[in-house]
Amino acid sequence: MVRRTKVEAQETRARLLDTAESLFREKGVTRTSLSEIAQHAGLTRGAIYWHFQNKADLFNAMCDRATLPLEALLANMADPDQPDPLGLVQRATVQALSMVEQDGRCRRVFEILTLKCEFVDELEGTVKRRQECRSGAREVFGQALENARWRGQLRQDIDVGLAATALLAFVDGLILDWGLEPDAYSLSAQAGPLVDLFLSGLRP
Amino acid sequence: MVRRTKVEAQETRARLLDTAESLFREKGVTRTSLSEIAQHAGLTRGAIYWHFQNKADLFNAMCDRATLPLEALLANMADPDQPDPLGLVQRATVQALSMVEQDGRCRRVFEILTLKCEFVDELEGTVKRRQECRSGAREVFGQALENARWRGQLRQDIDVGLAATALLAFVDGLILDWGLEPDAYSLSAQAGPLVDLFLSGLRP
DNA sequence: TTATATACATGCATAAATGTATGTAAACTA
DNA sequence: TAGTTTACATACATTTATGCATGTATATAA
Repeated sequence: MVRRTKVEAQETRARLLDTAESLFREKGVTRTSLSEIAQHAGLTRGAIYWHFQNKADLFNAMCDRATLPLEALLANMADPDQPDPLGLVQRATVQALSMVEQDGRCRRVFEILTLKCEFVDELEGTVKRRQECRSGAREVFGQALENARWRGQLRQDIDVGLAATALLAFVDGLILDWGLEPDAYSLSAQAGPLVDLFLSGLRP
Repeated sequence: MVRRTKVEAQETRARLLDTAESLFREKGVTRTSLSEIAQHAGLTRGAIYWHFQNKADLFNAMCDRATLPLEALLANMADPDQPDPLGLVQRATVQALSMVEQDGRCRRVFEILTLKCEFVDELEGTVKRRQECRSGAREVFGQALENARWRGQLRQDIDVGLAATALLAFVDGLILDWGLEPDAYSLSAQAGPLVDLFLSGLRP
């Protein structure tokens, strides 16, 4: 009916993103139409097309609001060249895993990315973001493990690159599996023991 | 134009499934129309609707043709009560991982399930199949590890349930990560060292 | 205070996919 | 060999989402 103030417009935008996040998670991205999103947000498609170019743009904006697990991990491992690299790996990994359970937005968006959307060309931005995330995590893991080996925290027979691949797969698998049945156990509670179990296999 | 013999009809059906598999992988399930599938198969939608009820039915049939990695693992671990349980786990896991790379159909269908489709109600059959797969794998891992512990193959301080969760996550993560960048390394070549690295952390 | 840009709502045109009904020629059957 | 069923092809009706064009009332700026 009326034009809103700039602050109200930002609220409208946020409400659209919230609604999209919720509906995408319930019904999948493709099976959720822009009309549905607008309707559930108490608006019309006009509002969506004002704030976003199209559905893909809305989708990417929704993803951009969330910190992905591996991004949090990367942030936590800013400096892999410290005296206790394995401890750093442990803390950073556990914190990233805990975030998956505790940060609702991360959890929902990650669930959408994992189960409720198709990785096609149109979503290029988000796809690239995840790829870079992953390669970044592998690299930082590699550096930390290299440093750990240098400092005698690692068994000498361990191939650092292999261990980095394994560690990343372990983290990815934990996030994936827990996301598939989040009620089976508390990830933030079990993250510590789980990561310790893995890392204990690397120590001398 | 003409009616085919029963054998030809089965070939038609297989060709439709092959084409669907290929197109789903290229463009995602939703963005592939039945017309496209029929056209690429040199047929019309009439053929599809003769052999399948609808798109979901075609999708499920396509999935049914493939052995999923965890299913292969389950088959390999038929009897977890044997003298060398950790060895069994090692061999079964490595073989399942190798299959992911070497069995083209498994690889393609798994890629579709992981990246190119949305897990919504309509695909109930396949969704359930994967869930049962996963819980079955966790259970068999648990039994094998229990047996391993009984036989002194495991460190006594290890929580068997936790280790089973970790092992399953590790396997899932390896499959997922390799699927995301299959050209980074050969999974069948690295599976042995990777699994050994993990299992070495469980041994006394 | 007026003009303009903003923040949407409304309406329409288009396209594309689906489901179904019907057509048809050959394979199979009695 | 005639009738029936099969294995599709063709045609149509319906739905539905999208993109854009346009309308409009108000916030904002000058």
